[in-house]
Amino acid sequence: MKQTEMASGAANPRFVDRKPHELLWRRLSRLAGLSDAVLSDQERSMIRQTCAAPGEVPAGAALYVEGEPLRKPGALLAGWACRLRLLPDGRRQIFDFLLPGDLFGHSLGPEPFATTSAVTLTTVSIAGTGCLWEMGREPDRFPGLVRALAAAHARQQALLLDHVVRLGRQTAQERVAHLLLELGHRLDEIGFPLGSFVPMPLTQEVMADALGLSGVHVNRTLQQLKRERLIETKAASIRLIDPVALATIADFRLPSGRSAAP
Amino acid sequence: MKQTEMASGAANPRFVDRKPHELLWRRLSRLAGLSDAVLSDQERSMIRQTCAAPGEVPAGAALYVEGEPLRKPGALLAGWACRLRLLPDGRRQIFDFLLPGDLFGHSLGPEPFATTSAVTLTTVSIAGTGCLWEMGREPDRFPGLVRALAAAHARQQALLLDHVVRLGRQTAQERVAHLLLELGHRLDEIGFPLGSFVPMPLTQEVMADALGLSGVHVNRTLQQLKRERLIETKAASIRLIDPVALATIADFRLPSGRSAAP
DNA sequence: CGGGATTTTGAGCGCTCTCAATATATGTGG
DNA sequence: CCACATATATTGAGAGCGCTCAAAATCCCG
Repeated sequence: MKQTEMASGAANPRFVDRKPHELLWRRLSRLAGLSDAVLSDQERSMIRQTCAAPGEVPAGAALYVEGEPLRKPGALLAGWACRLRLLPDGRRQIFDFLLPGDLFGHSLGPEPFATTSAVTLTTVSIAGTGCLWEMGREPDRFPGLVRALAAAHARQQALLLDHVVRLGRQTAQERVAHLLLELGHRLDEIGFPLGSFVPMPLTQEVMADALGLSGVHVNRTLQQLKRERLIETKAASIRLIDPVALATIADFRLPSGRSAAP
Repeated sequence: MKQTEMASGAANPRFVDRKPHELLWRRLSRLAGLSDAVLSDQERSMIRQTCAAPGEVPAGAALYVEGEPLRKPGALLAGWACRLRLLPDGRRQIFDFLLPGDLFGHSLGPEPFATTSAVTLTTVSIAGTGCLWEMGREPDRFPGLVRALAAAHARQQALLLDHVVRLGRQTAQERVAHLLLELGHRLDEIGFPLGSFVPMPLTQEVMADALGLSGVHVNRTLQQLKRERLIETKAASIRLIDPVALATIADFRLPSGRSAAP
């Protein structure tokens, strides 16, 4: 599971990798609400402290394991990870990907047992967000942060629903296009413009385990998209040449504004 | 989308359909914690009031629609429903099923927009749970209820993860067996013993839209399971003859004790 | 008893898989 | 900086699982 490590630092993005806490603050701020009611100075200051001493984790390491109690909630400051489950016969299903700015290990309920495992796909820089989790218990003192945490949760839930549709009712080409668009838009949010070359450290095998396909078929599908001049790859990066055409193929809809609705 | 309506009232179950509020109370109580810290008398009394005037909804009706603001949170007291999404070309993906005792329309975050639609599969009896939702805002006054609501959310999340594995990495036979076991265990929790004939108002076409298969192939798969004497069907009901063998086929694991871990 | 929904059955097709074998990066140690 | 070892990507051939399209048989409800 070796991966390119500099993948998330390519192409001089707008603000990634400058100040780690700024990435997290922007993300949470956007999640808390696009209009008003943003994060307070106190909340912002806590976020900055949180990112003060990030930890490095090599590629292929487990952030947490299914069934274990959730020890430390955290946030990805750089690098990619994924949530997955292993079947006894070796099959593997990836639920979703964690990108810089994403939270992990934050349970809403009081029973902190992991329902999935999470594994790093590249070298990763993480911040412990135990303090944010504590603050999440006090909606009155930290309303903006609580909203942001809830929104982060809702966002992940919405992505999972899209994933179910991909797996259940889309063809291989649709699945690949849809996933690339999802990742493209999420990368756009953290400073890698849609339509330009952006980091893509996913192995074809990894994409296959996310999309319910074989690695071989992911390869052929990607080649077809290249032949149609819809995407372009270079090293561990990719460019979505025609996001509109891709969105038409994949019936992709922006996840913006969605919320949890059990 | 005609369905058998009496499906959920078959076979003299342990406590369903006697007193609707008892079903809901038992469910929430179990979710709040198997050991101690159960629901207070006040909370129980609120639940009883909630179920006082249940509403009837015919089969094939929408409980809520994707994209709309969530008006009324509710609880299913009798009958089945499902959450789903429609694709523009007519394809349909079912995310999960709502059984008696399940909640719907409860968003945790402050942005009440439905990310899915929900449709009744049978005639359904529902209780408005707006008051429970309000109480959920006050963890200090109603700790048991808040835990129950969070646990209900976590449970649904865990079921969705299982569903992703089914869709992404299991064969048709495994998917069908796994879904039948999931439903069998959920029905067991609400008074229909595992291993006996239990209501199963799902059309083969509906199962197909949940499992990412065609209706025809669900039919053939069910027939195979019958030939192998693993299941047995009668009217709108089913009996899991050999749950252990089914669990081996499907790699089914009990969802008990799981919690949300984003 | 009639009509629509659901289930069942058959035939043929095609998307995707498996199994290799080969080519190309990528990383490591000397 | 090169040679090797490993991981990843690519390509080909063949097979199989599940799909589509029909038609027939049942079931269910009024």
